[in-house]
Amino acid sequence: MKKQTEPTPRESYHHGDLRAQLIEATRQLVEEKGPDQLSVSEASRLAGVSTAAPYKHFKDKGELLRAVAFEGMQRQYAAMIDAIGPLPERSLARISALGRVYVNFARSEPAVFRLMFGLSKDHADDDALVQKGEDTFDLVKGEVAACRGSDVVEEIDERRAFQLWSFVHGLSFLMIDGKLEQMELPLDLDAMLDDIGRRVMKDP
Amino acid sequence: MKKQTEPTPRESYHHGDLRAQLIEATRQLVEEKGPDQLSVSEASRLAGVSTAAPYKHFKDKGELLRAVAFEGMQRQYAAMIDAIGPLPERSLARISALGRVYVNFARSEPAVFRLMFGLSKDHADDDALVQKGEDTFDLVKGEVAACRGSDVVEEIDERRAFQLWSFVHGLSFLMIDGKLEQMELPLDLDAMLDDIGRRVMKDP
DNA sequence: CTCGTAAAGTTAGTGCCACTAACATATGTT
DNA sequence: AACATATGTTAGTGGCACTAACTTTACGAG
Repeated sequence: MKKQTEPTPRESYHHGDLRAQLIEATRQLVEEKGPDQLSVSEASRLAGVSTAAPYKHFKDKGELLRAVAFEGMQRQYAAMIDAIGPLPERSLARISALGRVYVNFARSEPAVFRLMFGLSKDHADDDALVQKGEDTFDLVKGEVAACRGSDVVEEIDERRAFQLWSFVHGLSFLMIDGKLEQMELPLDLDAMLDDIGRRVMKDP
Repeated sequence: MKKQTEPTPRESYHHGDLRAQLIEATRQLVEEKGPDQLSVSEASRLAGVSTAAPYKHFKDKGELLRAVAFEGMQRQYAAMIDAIGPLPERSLARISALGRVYVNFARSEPAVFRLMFGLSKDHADDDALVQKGEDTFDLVKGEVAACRGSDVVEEIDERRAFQLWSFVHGLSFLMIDGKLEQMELPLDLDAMLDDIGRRVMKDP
């Protein structure tokens, strides 16, 4: 349980936790109306402060959005750790579990997921963001190598991990863009993730 | 050779081909500065008309952007047709060629590619856009079925086509987001596309 | 040919937004 | 207790999306 960020209008001049609350307000709004429809002003109103207040915490709108993205990546990473915890080590099940978390995150928070990838090109300049991304990919690479029975990540593991990543990444986007419904494909997600995991991890 | 859309300031009051020229101007600007940085005003200036002129041709900014997306999808579809033309029918080579076109399009016009997928949720309401998307997917499904030696598309073909699509879609996004460079993965794109094609199309 | 209508431009204006500057209040260090 | 600093405020500025009302041109019917 983390400290509740309360949407309550404050009674004191100072806010106490505006930064976190702005991120939360922005997260909600972005999820409601899409990243391009979000206005900093509206986030301010939701947090109960003046429209200029955010700029004491964030250089500009982009930095605020990147903070939301970062927080999303943290949650995604944590969810991955949680998911593989109870599963047997060095098993394919761990691989598909990681994929499932990835896709489910995208589906439950599509707008934040979009934010996490490439909306502003400044993403690449944000060290924290890049680092969290690498952490996640390292996790996958490690599991892929483990699945092969190795403790060190070789080039083949990197290639496989990247293929898996590409796949779930694309799958996530197609799903949140509604392409699945459009194409009228009935899809068993779990089966598909297992199938792909097997195919990519197979030796020849 | 199509008629050159000339950026020339016109001498007549009427423009003649403003709609097409606005799309082209927007395409350029979007590619230069990113979809979120684009302003209709700037596109107007580039096309040499007043800032209100676009609204005679497009209901709003979103419709203009969707027109750019549509035009991108047309070019992508055409490139696919061109690519498989000379290749032997019913061959895996055609499958990887389709993937190569997909990824190369994303790399050569990343912003338009982004526009083609999910920036505004109104995409799903745009019939022309949806239709073009289905055409492209039908093309892939047809090739997948042909590769299996069948003239009719079965469920397995749909599943395989969707897996391939997910893969190249994700790969495209990861590449244009610079994740490849970040991860310092040296990558032979052609080899990877062939590899994936083989793995997904394999029987068991 | 010409006359009327509609298509396709224009200018002028509205309201929202991102961001800044100058000022106000709390916090916490010495 | 006093000052520096962090964190708020109000009051702008300029840009943008979009609209309304007007103007010019193209075009079809008689």
